[in-house]
Order: sequence, then structure tokens, then C-alpha cells
Amino acid sequence: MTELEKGPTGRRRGRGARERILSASQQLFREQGINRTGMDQLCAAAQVSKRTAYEHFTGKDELVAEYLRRFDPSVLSGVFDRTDLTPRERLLAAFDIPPTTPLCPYIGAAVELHDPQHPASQYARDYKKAVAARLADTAREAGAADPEQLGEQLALLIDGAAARTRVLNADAFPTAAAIATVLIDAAIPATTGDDRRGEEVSS
Amino acid sequence: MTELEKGPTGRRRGRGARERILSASQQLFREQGINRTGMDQLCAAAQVSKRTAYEHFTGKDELVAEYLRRFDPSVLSGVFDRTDLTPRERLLAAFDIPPTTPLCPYIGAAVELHDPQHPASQYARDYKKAVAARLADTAREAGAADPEQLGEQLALLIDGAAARTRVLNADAFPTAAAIATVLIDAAIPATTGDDRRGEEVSS
DNA sequence: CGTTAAGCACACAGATCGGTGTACATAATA
DNA sequence: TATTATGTACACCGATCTGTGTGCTTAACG
Repeated sequence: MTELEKGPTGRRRGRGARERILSASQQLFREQGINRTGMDQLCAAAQVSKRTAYEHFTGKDELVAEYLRRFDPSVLSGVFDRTDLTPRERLLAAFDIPPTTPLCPYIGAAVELHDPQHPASQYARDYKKAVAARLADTAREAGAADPEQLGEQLALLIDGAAARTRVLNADAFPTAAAIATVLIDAAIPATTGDDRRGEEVSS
Repeated sequence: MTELEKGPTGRRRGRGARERILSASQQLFREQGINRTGMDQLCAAAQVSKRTAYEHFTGKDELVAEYLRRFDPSVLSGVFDRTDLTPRERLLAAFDIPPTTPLCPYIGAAVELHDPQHPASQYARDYKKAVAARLADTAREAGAADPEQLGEQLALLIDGAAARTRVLNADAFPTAAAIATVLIDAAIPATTGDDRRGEEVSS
């Protein structure tokens, strides 16, 4: 009965409360981590009373899961839909991440929450599988011999770059991209049309 | 003035206190994570009074750093010293991790502590660099064209496998080993003696 | 107007956190 | 035996955590 988006006309005073909470989560959870960000601080940053926050979310766990769901990172959304690139270029573009990204939040959540059954951990798993699947699709499009394997390999490279960037405090994505080039070149026969752009593969 | 290891003969009643604390750390920090393991629980598991723990360590931070330092994982110690393997086999052996390992604790510490200046984070960085250097040495021994690059690449694969194993809750090291095989084959000229075992390279 | 949804301010509960203070016990040494 | 190092038992501190309870305000609608 929250009736948040319905109604004939617009009413509801500050209907952006939920959005402000999630927006503050994006910033604080990423900057400070999940465990080190208290609900008090988060509500203050969102300019929302704590009472209101707990009327929108049953608890911090649910909020964390929603925060992860709201996060659509560059990888999934931007890269795969670019029909101006060849499939091979799209596979490599997944490693061109903006330097603003401090760490893959899915890995962060899985490590911080430390419970594979946590809703956020489950979503992180689903998301990572989805990325691997998308990579496999693109690999198939690019004519790779074993698309599933290449997708899984590239996904591992992305995660490795993210983890290593975090630990070493230095950008590891160029290294990952170099490996990706080797793998892609090895997996895709040279005869296969590399410069086809955005065309569908028949089967 | 602790005089823990000195003295003409052995005295000191329960001189295993420090060891018990660190031993309990190994178990609990890995099972539950660092942040979710309180000092109360840790001291109880170590059968050590909290007072004693804080006479051995100035605080939890120092304990965490020591815990990381004590952790010598299979990778560094076991693999590189095996003269029964060719250099190439040693590089691949780094991906044969026992399934008992839940997650690389260095990545875990870096994510959980979330402060690159934390002593444990610094050590994690040093350790990861050392592993990459050892891999590079072995790659040089194996006759790789660009040993430093190959070492960094293999290190990234290991971290990727660790991170992905954690997030997906499924062993990702076979995938990493497959990539490693490709990289090693590509980087090491086939003419180079692959079956030399444990010999030194002149330069 | 009155009703109702939405939110705020703020105190507070209960737990846990890292860390200390104090008084006492034990064992090896001198 | 006396001393000293080492450790225990346990209460306790202040801070912080997630989460509630309560009463008040504001705004949209009828």
C-alpha cells in the first residue's frame, strides 16, 4: 500500500526518499565499504530520517541487496550493445574501464558480507554469471571455437584485474587486456570475418 | 622486556599463548572474516584471556597484520622450491591449489580493512608483488621472452581465480590454469629446453 | 474542514565492538 | 622463600552498531 508511483496526479511531499537513500548507498558503500558504513551516517548523507529509511527497507541487508541491483556498471550496459564495434572489439572493450571505478562492488559485497546465502551475495553470483554469459554470446558472435570457455576466461580476467587493482592499488586492467588479446586471437580463427559489425550469427 | 625467546634455560609457564592466538586467528579470520571476528570470540577460541592477548599485541590491527604474515600459503613456499619440476611445470603448479583454501586472505584483508595504509594491507601488497616476482623469476628460468610480463599475467590469473571462486562459490582455478597454459606456450619458445630441471640460468 | 500519507526529530533499546583496570594465581628462577 | 614474569578471571569503559517507539509536522486530497 505504499502507492509510491501511482495516483492520478502527483502528490507525496518528498517522494525522493527511497532514491536518495539508494543514491547515498552508491557513494558510501563504494567509498567506505558496506560494513564500515553505518545506517546513521547513510541516513544523514541521504538527508532522510532513520525512521523513514526503515520504512522503505526492512533492514540493512535488503538495502545492500537493492544497492547492488541498482548498480549497473559500465560493463554490462555499455559495452555489449555497441553495434559500432566488431564482436572482437566488444570483447576487448570490456577491459576499458573508466579509472573512476575503485573496485567491482560485487566482489566487495561477497567478501564483506561473507555469507553466500546473503541476498546480495546471491545477486552478485547471478550478475557474474550473466556477465560471463554475455561474453560467451559475444564470443560466439565473433566466431570463437569454444565461446563458453572464452567467455568464462574473459570473465575471470576481469575479476582478476578488479581484485588485483584493489590489492596492489594500481591499475591491473591493461595486463588483463593483454591476456585477453592473446586468448581471443587464439580462440578465433583468423579466417573468420573480424570486421563484421553488429550482424547476427545465424545459429 | 618481554624476554620471550631468551634466557639460559626454558622457563615461562604457558609460552604458547601467542601461538595459540595466531593459530585461532588463522582459523577464525578465514572462516568468518576479520571484521566479523571479535576479540572476545578469538580469545575464547585461543583459550587465552583478553588481557594476555593485549599484552602480546598492541591491538587488533597488529594482530591482523601478524596473522597475514604468518600465513604462508602453498603458492610461495611449496611450489617454487620444487626442483623435481621443470620451470614450466612449476609455473603451472601454482594453479594446483588444495580445495581447502576458501579464499586468498590477502584479497580478503585488503577488501575488509578497506584502508591501503593499514599494515596488513601493505603486507598484502608486498606479498602479491613477491609472488609476481617469483613467477617472473621462474618464467625467466623457463626461457620466457618477457618474464616480467608473464609473471604479472600469471599473478593476475591467480587473483582472478581466487576472487571468482569466492564470488561464484565454485572452483575457478581450472579455468585459470587453462589460460596459464596458453600464455606460457605463447611466451616460451618451443626450442627452449623445457625439460631442464632446477638448473640456474646464467644471466 | 478532516483525513491520511509521508516524513522528521530524537530518544532509546540491546547487542557488540575494541580495549583496560584490578586483583589474584602459578611457575620458574634466584 | 621471595621475586618476577606470565597469565587468568571478570568487571567495566565508551563507542558504535542495527533497529524501534513516540510524538510532531507537513502536504496532498476529499
